[in-house]
Amino acid sequence: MRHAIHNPPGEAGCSGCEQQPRCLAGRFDEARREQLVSRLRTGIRCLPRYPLFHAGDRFRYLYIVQSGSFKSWRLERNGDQQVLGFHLPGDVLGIDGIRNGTHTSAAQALQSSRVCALSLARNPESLDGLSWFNAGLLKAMSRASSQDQEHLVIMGRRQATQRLAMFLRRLRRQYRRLGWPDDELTLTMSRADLASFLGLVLETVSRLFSQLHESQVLEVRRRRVTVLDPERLRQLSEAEAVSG
Amino acid sequence: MRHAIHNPPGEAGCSGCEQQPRCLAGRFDEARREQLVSRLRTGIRCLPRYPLFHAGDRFRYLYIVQSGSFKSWRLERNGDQQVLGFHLPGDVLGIDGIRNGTHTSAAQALQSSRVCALSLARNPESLDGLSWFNAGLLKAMSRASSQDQEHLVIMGRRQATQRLAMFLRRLRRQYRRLGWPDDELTLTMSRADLASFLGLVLETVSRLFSQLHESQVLEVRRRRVTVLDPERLRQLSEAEAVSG
DNA sequence: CGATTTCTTTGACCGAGGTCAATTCAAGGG
DNA sequence: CCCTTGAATTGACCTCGGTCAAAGAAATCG
Repeated sequence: MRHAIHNPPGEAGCSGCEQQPRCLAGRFDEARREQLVSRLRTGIRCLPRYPLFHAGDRFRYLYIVQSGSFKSWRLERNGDQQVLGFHLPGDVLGIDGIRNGTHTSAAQALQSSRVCALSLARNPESLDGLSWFNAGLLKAMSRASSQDQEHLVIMGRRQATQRLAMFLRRLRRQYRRLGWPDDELTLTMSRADLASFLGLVLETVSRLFSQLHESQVLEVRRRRVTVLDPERLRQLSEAEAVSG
Repeated sequence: MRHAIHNPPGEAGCSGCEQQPRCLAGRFDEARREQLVSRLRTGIRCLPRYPLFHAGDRFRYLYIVQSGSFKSWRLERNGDQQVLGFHLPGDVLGIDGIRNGTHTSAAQALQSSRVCALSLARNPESLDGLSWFNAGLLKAMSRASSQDQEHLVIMGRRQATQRLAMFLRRLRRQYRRLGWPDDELTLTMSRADLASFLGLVLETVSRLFSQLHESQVLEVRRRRVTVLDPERLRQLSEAEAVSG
């Protein structure tokens, strides 16, 4: 059945995890990491569409993406959903729940993925003595905040082409950071999700891809996107902003 | 001269500060707060336009707004600025600098204001034993993240009227939370700043205000806005989203 | 206090992108 | 293997909001 979480058969915590260099909890030596063991569940498998949490859920865990990808969104009163972000390995999910113990956004897997769950719900004060961890957490949250700000900048620029170009360049940067090939991008989100994320309608996104294909900037085969002309993509992303 | 910081004449730390119930550092008893004293400079006065930090500045302090208001923004390569947020008493500024020690956004006062500066730059690990404070900091950052998400939702909806309506309702909520009158709103930002924040051009914002005035929803006299018909404002903010 | 600057409003025009609708393509299930 | 279903593409049309321009209202300064 879909939508199920399977416990890992015999994964042994963080040892061997590829994401260690990027991970909030992995940046530290084994001894330190063991201090977290009682709070950390590693390698939880999520099938596509598996929801980590919904808006309104009680805050229980902070999730660290280990592999795969996720999307997060807010649901409006009128049933309309606004995609807030796409999340790759190393990203932390669920931050919005810390504030008052309730999630205000939702998150689900876009493909088969793994996450680690970090229990923070009860007495976060007991992180005392784990200040090394706290510092890491602060940085992770600061990073999440920066990403939101980048997103806001994209949403502020009006030209649709520019938005998509900015998004693709940002994605390339993220892929590169993860050591993945950054010329052959495999999008894990639908046109609808991407459109929502960019503040456009899906038809527009589709047309833009066709256009950029036509003009030899990209090679687009559905969700397989190859960047043919990175320089032109840069120009498009930096085009003079609408005067706003 | 403008743009100057004046040290407070004789303010004695947090005692007597109106923002205590909302403040990150103020929620705790005097004894605890004294633990922070070496890291905390309270009641720093900022004249209008005084910049707390610029993009690229080395991260030194986290700022807590005590009175007045601020705006934060990112400057793009082409000189265009995207307003990221407006900040009222109790808000924390400078979070984006924690990540790697450099600010990626800028912030400045919109009016005569006061902030408290909290030194976090060097060895944040030394916050050990201040876990009560760390927990507060986490919540403050979570709150900032929620606000960014609300902003993203506004930017995602296309209809300009809806954006402004959502913004005004959000502002009302914030004013109420601060114990200020929420029917007579005094905007502290220019039309241009508000337009950038909402992803519109200033002419559009100006026209929207005129329209809402015309239709008896608001009374607008430049930056003095009175909400005449809150119910209608709610309807406008919740109107069916563009299908996107 | 008059002069200059800055902020805001208003009008006329028009194009980017949203709307509606139909078609094509790919994948998964019985 | 075909059929169903959902995702993506493409086209025709039209509106919302951006552009350009000018004038009025406040604020600032010498």
